[in-house]
Amino acid sequence: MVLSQPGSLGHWSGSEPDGSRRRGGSARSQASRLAILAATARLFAVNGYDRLTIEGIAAEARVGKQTIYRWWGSKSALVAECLLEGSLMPAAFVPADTGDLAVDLREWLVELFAFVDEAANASMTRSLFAAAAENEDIGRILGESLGAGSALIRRLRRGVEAGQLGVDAPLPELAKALVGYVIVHALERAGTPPDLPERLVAALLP
Amino acid sequence: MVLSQPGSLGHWSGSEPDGSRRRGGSARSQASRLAILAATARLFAVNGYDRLTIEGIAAEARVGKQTIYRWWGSKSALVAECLLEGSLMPAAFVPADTGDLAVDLREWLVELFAFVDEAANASMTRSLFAAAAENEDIGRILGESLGAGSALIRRLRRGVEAGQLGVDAPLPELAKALVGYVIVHALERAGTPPDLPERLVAALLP
Amino acid sequence: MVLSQPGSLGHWSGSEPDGSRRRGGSARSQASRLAILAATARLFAVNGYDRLTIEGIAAEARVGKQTIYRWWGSKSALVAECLLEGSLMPAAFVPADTGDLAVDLREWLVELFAFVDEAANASMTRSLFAAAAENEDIGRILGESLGAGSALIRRLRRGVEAGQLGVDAPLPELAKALVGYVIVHALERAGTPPDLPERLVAALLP
Amino acid sequence: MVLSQPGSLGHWSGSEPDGSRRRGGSARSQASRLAILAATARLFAVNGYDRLTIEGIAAEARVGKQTIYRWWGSKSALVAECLLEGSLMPAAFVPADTGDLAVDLREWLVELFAFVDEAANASMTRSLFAAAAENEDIGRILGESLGAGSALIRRLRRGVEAGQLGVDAPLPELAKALVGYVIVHALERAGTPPDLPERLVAALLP
DNA sequence: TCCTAAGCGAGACGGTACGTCCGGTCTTTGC
DNA sequence: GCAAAGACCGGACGTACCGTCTCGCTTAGGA
Repeated sequence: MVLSQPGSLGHWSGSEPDGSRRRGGSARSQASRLAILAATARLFAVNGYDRLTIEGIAAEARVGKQTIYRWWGSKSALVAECLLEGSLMPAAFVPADTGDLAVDLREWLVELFAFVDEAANASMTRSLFAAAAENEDIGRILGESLGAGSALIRRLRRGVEAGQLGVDAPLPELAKALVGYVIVHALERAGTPPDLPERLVAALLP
Repeated sequence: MVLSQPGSLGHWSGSEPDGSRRRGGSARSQASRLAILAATARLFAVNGYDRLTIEGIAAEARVGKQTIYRWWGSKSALVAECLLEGSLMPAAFVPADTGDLAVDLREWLVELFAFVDEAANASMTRSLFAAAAENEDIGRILGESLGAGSALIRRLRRGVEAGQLGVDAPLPELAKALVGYVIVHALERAGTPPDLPERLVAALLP
Repeated sequence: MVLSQPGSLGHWSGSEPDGSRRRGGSARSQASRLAILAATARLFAVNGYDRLTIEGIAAEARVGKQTIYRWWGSKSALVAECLLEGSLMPAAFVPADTGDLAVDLREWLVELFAFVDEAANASMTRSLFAAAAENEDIGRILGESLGAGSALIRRLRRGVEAGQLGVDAPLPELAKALVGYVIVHALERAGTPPDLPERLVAALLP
Repeated sequence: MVLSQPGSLGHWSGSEPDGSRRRGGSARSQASRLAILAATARLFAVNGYDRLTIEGIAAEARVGKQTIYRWWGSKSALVAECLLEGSLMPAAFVPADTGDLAVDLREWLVELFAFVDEAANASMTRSLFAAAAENEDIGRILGESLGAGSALIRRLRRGVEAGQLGVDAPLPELAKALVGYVIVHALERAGTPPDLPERLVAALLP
């Protein structure tokens, strides 16, 4: 499994969209921005989404609250940007391509389960689901990170090309079902039997 | 699809667990209890989980805050009980059994998608996911309501018996994948193409 | 000069105006009320009116901000009540009555000037004028405390009866002019020459 | 009563005190300065002293905040300069000299009371007292404007010369008492009976 | 018939966090 | 080098709820 580079989706340049600078005033402080994102990631990991507070972030980042409100409209926007930066979880779980689809999917699931099962990540992951439920962007980015968006589908498509999957297999549905399984699994807080990835692959890729 | 009776999981009797009565004092007020649950359901539907407040519920139910804290330990416990009572969504989506598994699953999915897609339910459903992420009980009850717990598995098992599914099909995994798909779908806030249930059944029940 | 008892204008009894108690809820906490007033008086004396903050008072009194907002609508209402309680300055400067009006007024002025000239009081007194400019109650109570309201007029009236002042002397105007002089004097931050009370009495009581 | 010319105390020339010009750079912008003073006067009249904000003034004057901070050290310095310019109230109330002191004083008081009683001025005047309590300059200028400083004393002195007042009358004390009366009167927010000026003159000029 | 214990409404209380406003400083750009 | 624009840290504002606590009823056994 290969993680795409954190920050590769970055979208902040310090300039106006057209590349010019505004008439007057200081430019946005990159230092403050990074401190805020780092504080958000740290406090999210420690306390979870609902105990995450703007005041706490501002204090941790040694920043005025207004500086947060100036650039992010809400707690969830802040979390969404952290997610994009890859500070909360690997920016994307991408299945490898060894040529054998079943093996690659199994390995991908093993990593995914390992991630969501690890105690340190588990409650944070669930918190992310809560955040996703409140904020569409977070939902989309989270789905993307877990692979449902495109990386997983691309791998499945290569499986079709290799004849390991029927040509008419509904790839997006398969991908969403896989990711959905992982989410339900994480919400259930049940452990992962070692053969689960195997069985799951068998169930969906007969 | 048949909905199980709301309240069939009810667990309140007005007496102590052993059937006796305490020495003195008033019994728990059934009227208050119902008013609280009704207020919770109404406010949850209107405002969602995170804007649901104990004070708001108490005011809406014309009840003292302490009466809520006396019987429920937290906001999420209250929501869990509402969910059990079926005040938030049908207490369970149960696939029918016409003998044709594919048809029954498709119809079950049609109803499920119809429910989560309807604007009035959509944000409330997502709020339930948020609540589930914070509270294990809600997660379990929600999963059960959506069918993953047992009703769906039972239907699948009868499909195996009828030879419509391989004898070694991993039923729990299939069930969780189906429910997971619905959850991801709801989080994505995307509409449902009419043929989606059909395609999904085809994808998972080849 | 005799000071009337601090608190003699007190107006809080812990009961409803009709002597009954409200239907439900705890009674107002006397301890919190006193702590708040004491904190206000202390911080006012130290920092002056404009640097007096509700948050500071709440912290000093170890009280929630809401407890202050529940009972007082504004910073100035709080200061007005402190003034009434006599925590900010003697609740009233009352001229003595030795039979000699000129002597009594002079002594009264000596004490008044001594009070407003003392460094510790001077800026607090000016702050009170600022507060009086914003809040009618404070203005009225302050005027009363300085004697203009009635105590001074009563003393002047006895002077009329003793033939030390013309029967048609406009007593309220004289009283207000005297108090007004003291206020302008305090605003000017100039010291008081020893013979000023004497000259002032001579100027107004010819 | 004659008003001295607004701006007659003006003290800004756009040049250094010695008449030279600084070495390089732009000169102070007269347009900005006037816009700031005008904005201050307008907002002061509308909102009063304590709701007057530097940011509000800057916005109203379409000026950067720094331009204000560069030239005035505080809100009260700004108000003091407005007062000097006569933008807040007539720069000085000066008693006329018809030869009859009692008449002139009465007329002067009539105008003063009329000014202070008018609703549009009343709260602004009180705000000025608040400002005076915080800032010595404002207190001095305000006292001067109201006449206590010198114009009133000069008129009284001519009364002495005309034999309408005893040669040993303590003029400064009388002047301050008169102005003090007006201030207490304004703080009390009570109306002015028509014969008040008459009675007041009678009380202080027997 | 009292006594007594609990349930209940009401709401005060000490707190925490909210989102906004403003103070005073600093930085950037343009004239 | 002044001025506009405005970002920045800090701190107070007044509000909303939290969860706990006390009140003064009411209610319903057991004595």
